[in-house]
Amino acid sequence: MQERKTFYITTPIYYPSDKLHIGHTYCTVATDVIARYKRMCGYDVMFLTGTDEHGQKIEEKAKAAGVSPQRFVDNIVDGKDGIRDLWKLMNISNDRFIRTTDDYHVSAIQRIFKKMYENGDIYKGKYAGMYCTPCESFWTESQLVEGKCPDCGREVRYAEEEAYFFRLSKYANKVRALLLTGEFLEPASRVNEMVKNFIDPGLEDLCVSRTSFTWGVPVDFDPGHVVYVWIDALSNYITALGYENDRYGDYHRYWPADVHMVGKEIVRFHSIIWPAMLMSLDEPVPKKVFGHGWLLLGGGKMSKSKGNVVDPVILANRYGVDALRFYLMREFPLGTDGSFSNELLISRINTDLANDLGNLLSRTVAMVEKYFEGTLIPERRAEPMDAELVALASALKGKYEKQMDSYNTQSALEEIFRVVSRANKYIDETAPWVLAKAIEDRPRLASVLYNLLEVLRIALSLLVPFMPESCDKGFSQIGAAGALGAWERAGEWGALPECAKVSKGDALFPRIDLKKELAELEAMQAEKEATAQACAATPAEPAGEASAAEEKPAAPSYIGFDEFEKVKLRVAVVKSCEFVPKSDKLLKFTLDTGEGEDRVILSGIRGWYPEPEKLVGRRLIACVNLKPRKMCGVESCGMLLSAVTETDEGEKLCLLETGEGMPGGSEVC
RNA sequence: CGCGGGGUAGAGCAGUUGGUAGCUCGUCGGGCUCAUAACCCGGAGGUCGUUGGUUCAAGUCCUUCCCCCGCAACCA
Repeated sequence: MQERKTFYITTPIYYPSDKLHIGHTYCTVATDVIARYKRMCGYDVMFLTGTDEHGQKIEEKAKAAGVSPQRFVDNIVDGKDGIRDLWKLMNISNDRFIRTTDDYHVSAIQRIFKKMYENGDIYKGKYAGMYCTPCESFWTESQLVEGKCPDCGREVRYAEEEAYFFRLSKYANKVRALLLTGEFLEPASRVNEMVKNFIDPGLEDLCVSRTSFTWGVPVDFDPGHVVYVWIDALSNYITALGYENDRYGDYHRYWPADVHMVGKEIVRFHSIIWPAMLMSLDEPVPKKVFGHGWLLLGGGKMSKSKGNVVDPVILANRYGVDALRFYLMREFPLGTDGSFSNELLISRINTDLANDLGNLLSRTVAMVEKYFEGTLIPERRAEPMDAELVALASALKGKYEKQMDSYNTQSALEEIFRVVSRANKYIDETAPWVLAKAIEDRPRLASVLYNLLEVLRIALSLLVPFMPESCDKGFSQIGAAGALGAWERAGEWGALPECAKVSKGDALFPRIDLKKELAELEAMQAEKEATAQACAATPAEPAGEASAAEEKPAAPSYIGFDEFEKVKLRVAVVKSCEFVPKSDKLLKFTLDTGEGEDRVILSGIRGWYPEPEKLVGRRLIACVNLKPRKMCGVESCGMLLSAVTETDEGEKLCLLETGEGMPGGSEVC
């Protein structure tokens, strides 16, 4: 037992400020698939996931929701339809779940912080900048609006604040060397990105404490400071094994981690900051960081404001957890971005799972029942045409392992389905329904059906990490429940008994009506977008967006005349218009709005007006009492009105304007 | 010249060390009837973004330019 090789794999710990979406699910499912695969291979696997629960954003959200931060995160993590429920639903086989608010983690972080302080890698320094006292915020020069606080518009003053810093710079060369080994960070394309973007320009020491909020691990030797996210969150990978705490005791068994699965947006933290921290603690660095890509939606990032966040719960309930897991792993390579779409999801389920695999199982089992009353006879007659199928299936496990060992789930599945497909063809070639007609062909018929059952057994064995439940159902249909469905026998042809016994069950993956489903999903989506827009349009409290949206079905809402009157619209004559340097979207308008002084308004419409000088003299409509805001270092005082619509070629936009003769400053009402 | 990724059949993608350009869906035609109107075979469809080069041989290596998409301040 003690000689079993260990395998430690982790997901990131997710930030529970909102419900998780399909992107988080993607990462966690991928990690789960690898973990299950490694367990099958005989490894002693430790699979960790969890939540990163501290920080200002959670503190604010909790305040807005009127609950304590702890209560707030408890609800998102442990509450109904919370994160634990989501992972349970998705059949995630994590061995541990860490929350950064767990007391053992908190005290371990304090010890880690102190350790790094005592060895000189954390030092007390000064964080300097312009400070707004009422807002308790530091701002950089470029963030200031006319030298004043961008939030409240009040005066700011130069201030210094004590903060702790980590000597990240000290480890720059060691981290660079680590990255360049080529083994540490995958896919390899990310290595260059890290080295060129962050290490080559020079690593600065990292600010690792805050005094601007309190929802965090307190620095125990300096009240008022809390540990900032880096040390708190990244250390979870070792505290969850018992590092600097006695809740667990298998740090030496599992560390260093075999792989941290992370999204590409946090590769930087995991491949630069985290190894540097470990070097400082004089602990080994993880063997690998794997940065997976994103699921894109309609070519763009998913975003809550667009209301286009895909909800994994809806999809899993509608099409089955296994089908969703399968799709996520089959459709795109792990390392690159992929486009998510409902249409792809459904057609992938239909073609691979229903038509190819499910149907192969169904027709094979049906024939064994029909021609042999469910139990094969021992007589056999092999023929040369069997050889190709048998060879493919026998070699499958090896090809599959090769892909899985390099985290290439897409290709691993492709290999399996190549064999499944070959089996369907084999049925055509052998035409069992013809063999069934002649009594002397019964041994041949038994051979054919046995071969098909064996292919199914092998394919299902290899699919277990992806679709654990469906494979179990499949095994029982082909009479391979228990040890016969075991991984060890997946590389072995002929494991099923001669007189294999089947029992037909329900269709493993029912076919989905694509058109009907798409229509229904679109209707649901449209509803969501409507509520998202309603939310965005109401500049109300940021509190509980999600729940508020659900409670308020898009009722027609009126505003009073007094409210309308608050918006001051005026004719604005364009005196000049130019590009804003360093921005590919903004145009800078200098306008006459009848106030004697020129008014400057920025507008992100360069895409539609590539020749700004042609706009000079036009009489546009501007809102002149919008709160000024600085963009790209230029202050914008107001907003120009445009008409916008979606077309097949993308968004179409046109500035509003009046006819000749209306002077700048004319009221618009 | 901020950094990086990418442009391959109507759509979505694969093409590892240079050696006949492939897969899935769609489309057109055919076959089969065991099966979840599923399965099997065949056809059509690509100057592999562009320019020049290295080579017996380039989607693959070097070079010019164009376009898309991310990343830090930018859609009021």
